[in-house]
Amino acid sequence: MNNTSPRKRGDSAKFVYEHLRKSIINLELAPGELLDESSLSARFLMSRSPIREALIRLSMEGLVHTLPNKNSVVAPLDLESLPDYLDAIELIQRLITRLAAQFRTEDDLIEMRSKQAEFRNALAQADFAEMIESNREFHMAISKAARNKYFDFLHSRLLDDGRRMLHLYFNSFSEGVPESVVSEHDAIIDAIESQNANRAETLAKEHAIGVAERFLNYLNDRHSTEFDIRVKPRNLED
Amino acid sequence: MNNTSPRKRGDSAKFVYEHLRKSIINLELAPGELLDESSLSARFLMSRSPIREALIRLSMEGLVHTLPNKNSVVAPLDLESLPDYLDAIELIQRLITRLAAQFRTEDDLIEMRSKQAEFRNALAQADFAEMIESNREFHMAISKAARNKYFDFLHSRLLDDGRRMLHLYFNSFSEGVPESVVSEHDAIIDAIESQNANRAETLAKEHAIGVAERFLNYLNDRHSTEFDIRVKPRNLED
DNA sequence: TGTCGACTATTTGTATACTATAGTTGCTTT
DNA sequence: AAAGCAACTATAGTATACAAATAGTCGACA
Repeated sequence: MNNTSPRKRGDSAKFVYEHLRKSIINLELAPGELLDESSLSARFLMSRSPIREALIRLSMEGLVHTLPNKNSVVAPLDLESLPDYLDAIELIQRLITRLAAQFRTEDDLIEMRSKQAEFRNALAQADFAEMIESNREFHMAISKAARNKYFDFLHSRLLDDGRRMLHLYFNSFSEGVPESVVSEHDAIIDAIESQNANRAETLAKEHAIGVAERFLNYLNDRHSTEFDIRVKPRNLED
Repeated sequence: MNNTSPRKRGDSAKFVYEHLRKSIINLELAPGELLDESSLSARFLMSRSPIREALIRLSMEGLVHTLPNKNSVVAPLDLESLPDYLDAIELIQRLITRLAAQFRTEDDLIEMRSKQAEFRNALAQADFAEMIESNREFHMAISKAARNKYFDFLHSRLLDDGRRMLHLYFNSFSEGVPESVVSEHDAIIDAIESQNANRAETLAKEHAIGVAERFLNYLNDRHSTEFDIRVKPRNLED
């Protein structure tokens, strides 16, 4: 992990930031795990300054929590706000998919299909890490096509926030991922291509709800009595 | 500005961060203004470390831009993304107002009316700074009543992002603020109180559009030929 | 006179040194 | 023996010292 030797000035902090960020998002660093500056400094073979900068940036993204005068910890998975999360991502995906259908260019479509191909490929090989990565990129491609930087920002943040839960989710189908996941993506692309905004939005909504339901079922199966899964009524008309 | 003498350890960086943040948002620091660590260090009577931490945090919020190996600058007003911004804030306010109508408690209503009273008061005294502050708190009170931390997060960020433009906007009515601004707020509160979600949403939409239009008119009046105000068609049905 | 280049100075990026705080351990006292 | 206090330890917050890179200036040469 310490084959770094950061040649260029200005890369140290960035390197640590990106490395830690990836590790946290991919659950390589467990939620709640302690991150103290001194040992990170030793692990990355650099002084505390760039480490500190990385931790500050991560804390601004909510990926690490920092106790005053104490060490930082990897942000715990916040199951309490799961209902909020599912509502938010459903709405934003519905929205950007509709907008994408209105504003998409040919290049946007090429990008979506490319990411979807990667996703399908990863699925065929049961490569979960790559599935998660290409799934994210597929959804971000839609977001890019929607051409609103604020919606894109929230979407990106939601995808990252939920990514650790998605790890659990994908791992839950260790014996075969439902074909519906990939076919739903295809249908969304088609609707966007044909610029059918209503259909695109409906499909995005159904996709989001489907993922959420499968995830909740997974939680129910494993921890059925451990917490209360409150699903608020879906909002913004019907 | 340097009456600081931060007694408690751990407060230096926080103090600088909050101070700069406030100054930037209130346009006391001009967009594009240079922020170099050394002079800030001198101004705040502390070393570069806490200054640097504050700048990093601000840059993660998009309030300062930082050029590699060069000094930082206060983020310029991004007029190019104004259409995106107006779309985003209209949608999010429409959304949270609807949700607030569904989920508001009595305490939420008390809070809204309180902030609205402050707003009305500030308006009567033509205290622009206080108008902007209480206007923000009024809208955040709605957001809190909507009970979704992700929507609340985006809303909060949008309000801060747009706050510098709002300064220009409010200053533009130096001779009398339209009564509609305050009466629209009242109508929204009433709709939320009566839990009429559709009406609340409609009023929120009209309010957002009204503010946007008045702001665009203000821009047109003052800089009519200086730049192209592209307003994309409003999205998400009708 | 204009352009290229080296030198200098300013400023950030990184390293290290110092300090205060909180948690811990062990001793003392009742 | 238990509880409380004190010294000790470890770690984050802050200050300072050093290195590298960029920008600006000055001068030489075409």
